[in-house]
Amino acid sequence: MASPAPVTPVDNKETRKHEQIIRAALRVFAEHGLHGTPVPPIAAEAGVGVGTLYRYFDSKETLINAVFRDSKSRLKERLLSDLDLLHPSRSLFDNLWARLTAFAREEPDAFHFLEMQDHHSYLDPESRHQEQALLIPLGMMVVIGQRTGLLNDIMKPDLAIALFWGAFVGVFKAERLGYLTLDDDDLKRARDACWLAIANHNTPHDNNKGPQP
Amino acid sequence: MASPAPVTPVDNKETRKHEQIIRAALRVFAEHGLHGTPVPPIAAEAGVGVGTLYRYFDSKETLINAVFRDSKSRLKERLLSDLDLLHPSRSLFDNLWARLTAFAREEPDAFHFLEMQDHHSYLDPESRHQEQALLIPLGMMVVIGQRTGLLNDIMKPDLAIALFWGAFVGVFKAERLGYLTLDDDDLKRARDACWLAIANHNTPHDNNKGPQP
DNA sequence: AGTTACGGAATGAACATTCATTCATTGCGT
DNA sequence: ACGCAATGAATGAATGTTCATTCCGTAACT
Repeated sequence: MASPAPVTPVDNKETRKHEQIIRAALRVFAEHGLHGTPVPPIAAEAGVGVGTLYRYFDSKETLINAVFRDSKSRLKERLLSDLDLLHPSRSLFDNLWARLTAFAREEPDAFHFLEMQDHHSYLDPESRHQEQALLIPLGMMVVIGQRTGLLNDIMKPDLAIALFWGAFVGVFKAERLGYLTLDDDDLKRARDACWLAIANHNTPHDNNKGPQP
Repeated sequence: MASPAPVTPVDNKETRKHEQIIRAALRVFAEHGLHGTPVPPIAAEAGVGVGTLYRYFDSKETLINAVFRDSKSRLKERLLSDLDLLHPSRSLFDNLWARLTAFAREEPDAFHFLEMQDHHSYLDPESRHQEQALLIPLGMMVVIGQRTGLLNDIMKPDLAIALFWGAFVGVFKAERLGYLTLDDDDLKRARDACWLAIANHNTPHDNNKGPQP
């Protein structure tokens, strides 16, 4: 083999165009919905011809799955990388909230796309597997948090996650639809309210309560 | 005018077919999404011909707005009728939660349809007005609750509503997608957790805490 | 008989996908 | 070094399909 084999991040022209189309598709999907966006506008947004798009993706459905996996893996990466989920604490919760907020703020299209409902009929098994890859670590964290007395263990872990995630999504959805504007303080207050919903209040425990302002 | 003028609930054959089509459309929309459902299947579900459907609704968009208004008004009716929002209390909150739960359980299609994102581009001013008709009373209730010391007043009312509503929707969405099964106890626990998120914890107040089991 | 409601085939527009062609790059014989 | 096939990427007009909407023959009612 004459060429030095690049292991993971192949960066030839093909790969770049592949990603370029995925990014463009994400923008258009986020704006007009899945059924709502024809393929040609995606190609136009990506700056390529329609035929070219079909060179890289077998079908619209394939493209949708690619966009989903791309967004979901970026969310997972930003949420979980370098994070010790096995030792839950209030500061870990704050950290997760901050990361989630950063994702929603810096990649609003991806955040919105992932919360759309209409892709669930398109998703293939691999994409569904990616859902689990994010949910399972979070579930483990909640289980440990409940065992250590940090979190209220009266709710089953999946319920606590659904509650918390739903609240977060609800807040940002309200902002996107114009019912609300959110500054940093609002987000902190929402975070603290969510913590109240899932934390354990029965017995005192030795976790720090975060720095005083 | 020879006919006895019926004031509100006109119940001739026309009105019944009108509602029949709306109900059918709701079922199909809830299953396949707005862009995702062609008009003919709606007519088939309603047991009428396509031409008949267009006799009653000018266009698919008109039909969507009719379905939206119908569902929204039923939600509003079930949530708010005979309820004294001006005197918030823990039991009022529980009452609201129970009504919301009943709606989600008994009219899952309507609940799901109203939470879909893709109708927002279709909605006409009248439909948008209906959104307000539900949100404004809830907002007032929160304002009063904050003034009386029942609710935490650190969050702006709209934020508290978005948080609470998002959590509720998130829980039922998780159930619909199969991530979760909810029994009555789960729902009570979720309700109590939501209450913790928005209630005032600083000073004791004289509201009852509900009956002990 | 006349009027109105109904249904579903017919219509034309919009769509996802294909394909014949153009264009750029590469490899090779000289 | 140069020209010239050959390869493969890129394109957007063309294709067949699906959709929203219309229209007209038939049935029901008055």
